[in-house]
Amino acid sequence: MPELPEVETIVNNLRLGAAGAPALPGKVITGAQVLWQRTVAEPDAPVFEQQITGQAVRDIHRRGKYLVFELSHDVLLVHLRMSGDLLVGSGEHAVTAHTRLLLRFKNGLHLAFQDARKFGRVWLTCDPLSVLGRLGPEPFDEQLTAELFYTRLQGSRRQVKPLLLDQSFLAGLGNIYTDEALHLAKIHPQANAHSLELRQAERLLESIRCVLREGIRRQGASIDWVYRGGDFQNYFRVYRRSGSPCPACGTSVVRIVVSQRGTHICPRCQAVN
DNA sequence: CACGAGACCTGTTCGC
DNA sequence: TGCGAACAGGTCTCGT
Repeated sequence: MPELPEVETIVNNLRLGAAGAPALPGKVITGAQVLWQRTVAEPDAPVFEQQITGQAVRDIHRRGKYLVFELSHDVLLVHLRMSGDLLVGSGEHAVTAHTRLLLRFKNGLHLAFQDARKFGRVWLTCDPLSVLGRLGPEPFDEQLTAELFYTRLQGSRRQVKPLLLDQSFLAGLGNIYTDEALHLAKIHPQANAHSLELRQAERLLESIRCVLREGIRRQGASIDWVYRGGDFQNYFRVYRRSGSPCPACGTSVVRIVVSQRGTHICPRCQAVN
């Protein structure tokens, strides 16, 4: 479920503390409990529980859609996939119906990995690149110039939407922000990547950065039954707005399917090439 | 190489 | 009201 802005928001809250919860950096993990074995991709759950206990959280940051916890000896990587969330709490009732992993700290403080659909995964490793190594550039990386982005688009024969969703092409976009960015750039999701001109590539990169910045500023989107405070869902241009008017031209937004993902476009602004 | 289908999972919403 | 189908913010693997 979460894309770059939602992950960024969660990281910021865990790093700095939010809503009465303390910041995690500096705290020592006093115990761990794996409630759904497959949530832990590596190592085996019993080893994970034993190995993470006693390690302090040094810092937390984001790479693509991964949360990266720098611990005393290892790195904890968390990918929330479709329905995952990380919640800090204290006292009783730490484990609920959807808790898949629980990390305990002193004084009853805990970090719960909640994940209704069980797609989320965590890794405890001393070699984070073994997991993160294939990720493409960060969208806000200054090294990623419009010219370079254009060249990378030229290098693919794929449709532009599935290419943007490919984390090895660009790290962090998901279904929402891809639809929003393509609409803002006025590019059809099924346009061939290599057919885009330099000006379109420039506009697409700008649009990607624009919608991601907007998402971060609004603390992400909260849709379906997952709510974490963000309100970007109230500002979607096209995502899940079929039948509503395009904010740019008033034409009805249409839902199509592109590489098996629901896709929302304005048929007028995003004409097929 | 690129694409489609299926798998992994559970919960909500939609249509009859 | 009830029930099955469709759908959901992601990614991996397999077959063509």
